[in-house]
Amino acid sequence: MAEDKLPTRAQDFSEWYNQLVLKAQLADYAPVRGCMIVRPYGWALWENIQSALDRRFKATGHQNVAFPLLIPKSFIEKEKHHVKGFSPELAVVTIGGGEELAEPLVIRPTSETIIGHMWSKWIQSYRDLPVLMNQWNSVVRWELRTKLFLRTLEFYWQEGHTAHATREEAVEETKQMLDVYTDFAVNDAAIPVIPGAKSDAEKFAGAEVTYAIEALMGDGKALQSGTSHFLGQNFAQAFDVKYLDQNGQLQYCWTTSWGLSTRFIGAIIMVHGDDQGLVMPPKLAPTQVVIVPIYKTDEEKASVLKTAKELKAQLVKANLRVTLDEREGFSPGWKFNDWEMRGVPVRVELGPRDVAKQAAMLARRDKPGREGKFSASLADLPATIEKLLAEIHQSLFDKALAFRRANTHETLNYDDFKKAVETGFAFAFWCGSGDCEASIKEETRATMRCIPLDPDAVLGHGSASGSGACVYCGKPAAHRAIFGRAY
RNA sequence: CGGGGCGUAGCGCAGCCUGGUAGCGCGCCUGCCUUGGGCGCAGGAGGUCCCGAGUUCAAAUCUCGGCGCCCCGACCA
Repeated sequence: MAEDKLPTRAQDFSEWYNQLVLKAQLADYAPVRGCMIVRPYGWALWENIQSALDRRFKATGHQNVAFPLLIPKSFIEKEKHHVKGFSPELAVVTIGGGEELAEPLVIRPTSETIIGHMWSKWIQSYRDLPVLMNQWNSVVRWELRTKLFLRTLEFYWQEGHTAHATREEAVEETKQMLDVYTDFAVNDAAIPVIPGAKSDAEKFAGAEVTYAIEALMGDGKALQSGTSHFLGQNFAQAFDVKYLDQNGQLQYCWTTSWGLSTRFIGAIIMVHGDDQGLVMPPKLAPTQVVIVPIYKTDEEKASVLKTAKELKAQLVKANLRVTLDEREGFSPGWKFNDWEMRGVPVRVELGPRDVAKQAAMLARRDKPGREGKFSASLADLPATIEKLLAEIHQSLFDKALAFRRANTHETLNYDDFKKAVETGFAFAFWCGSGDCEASIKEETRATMRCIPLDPDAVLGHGSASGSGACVYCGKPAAHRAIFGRAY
């Protein structure tokens, strides 16, 4: 239920976020520290994210699979970077059926190892390749500091895993899936992202190259919203994943993995949300249209509800996700606020006056108050609403992109850089050295978010120059990189 | 793991210092009234005061021990 008002984002962004997640009933705290219960409204959003991604995965030839939750501990230890990266955050099972286990099992933090193990059995010939798999599951990483959706001990995600005959093909796959994530973020979630490569310090434990989509949240902090890894032959060698090529030569496979998690829900909240609450991107919104009936007398109620039900049927037929709010005992005004807090893109207000003239009042969530309200005739409401949803999607994206650009500064010296990361992204030349990166992190709390694949798209206009000096050490720069404080 | 805060009705909190009938707001239930931007009135239900031990005639309150959660920091493909 909606009760008191939220703190504003300006007052306390973190508290705004926490309260919103609880009040909008997206999720709740579990009895175990750091764990999250995803409630129906949050899960419905996740299901829409899943289907938007899943159809893209299928369209690019991937098949879904299910690998087990428990992995022999020794598997994790086979790839040296992987074990180093993950061992501090593993949950380990040492007792089963009341007996101490001969070999401890870990709860998967990700499935590269067990998949590699099985691939070594399944893959023998170049004819078996490529292998293109994905699984929807949850994983566990024992994080110290948690926050609903953004970082929890257990989280839901998809992990794609592929094996290829050549380096080129695997690199191609890695980039293709990064494109899939970008396309999803932009076209379904209305979130502008910067696709780019991670530094060695920030990449996945065991990857040769990690790519990510980075988004800027409403408080100026960065959120890595999806990742795609080129794993080289690291896991293939560790798990002996080999195939016989056309020339009868035994070769190691080249593998990739890529994932996007319920963390993305955090991005949706923090990119689009406002002081009234959530703002759902229309294509992912669990409810796209809410109908709020208004009446005083029983006769009015009967006639309004009859029309409302017909209207709902009409909208459902047009493939819209519709909720008719028939709850008794709540005033229309209360319902308006409630659905606004939950971020429903379009509200239809239907009262006796509207029924009389075969019309309804429409209100769009992205334009608060009178400005976003107008009357539309019932006859062509499905078409009107479909058009409106498309407009809302576009305006959410435009607004988010404008915000990101306004808070992304091309910085040529360290003073400007320090100022820029206070409020958003700094776009700066970087020599590529891990020492500079570490010093920057130490001094500014900002990390290297990514080296954009398309640097010119970052600012949306031509930038100062194509080459320059490292913003920290002044040596000739190898890269132009995005820095920011991150979640 | 360091620093801070907190644990009392479903939620948010007061009471604790100075021991003596467990309270307020919201929510919930019933009825009436209202409903086009978070209505109102009346009545009602709901408590192992985080757990354990101690002091005391008497503990939510004092003492000791434990557990848990939140925030900040460290840490975090």
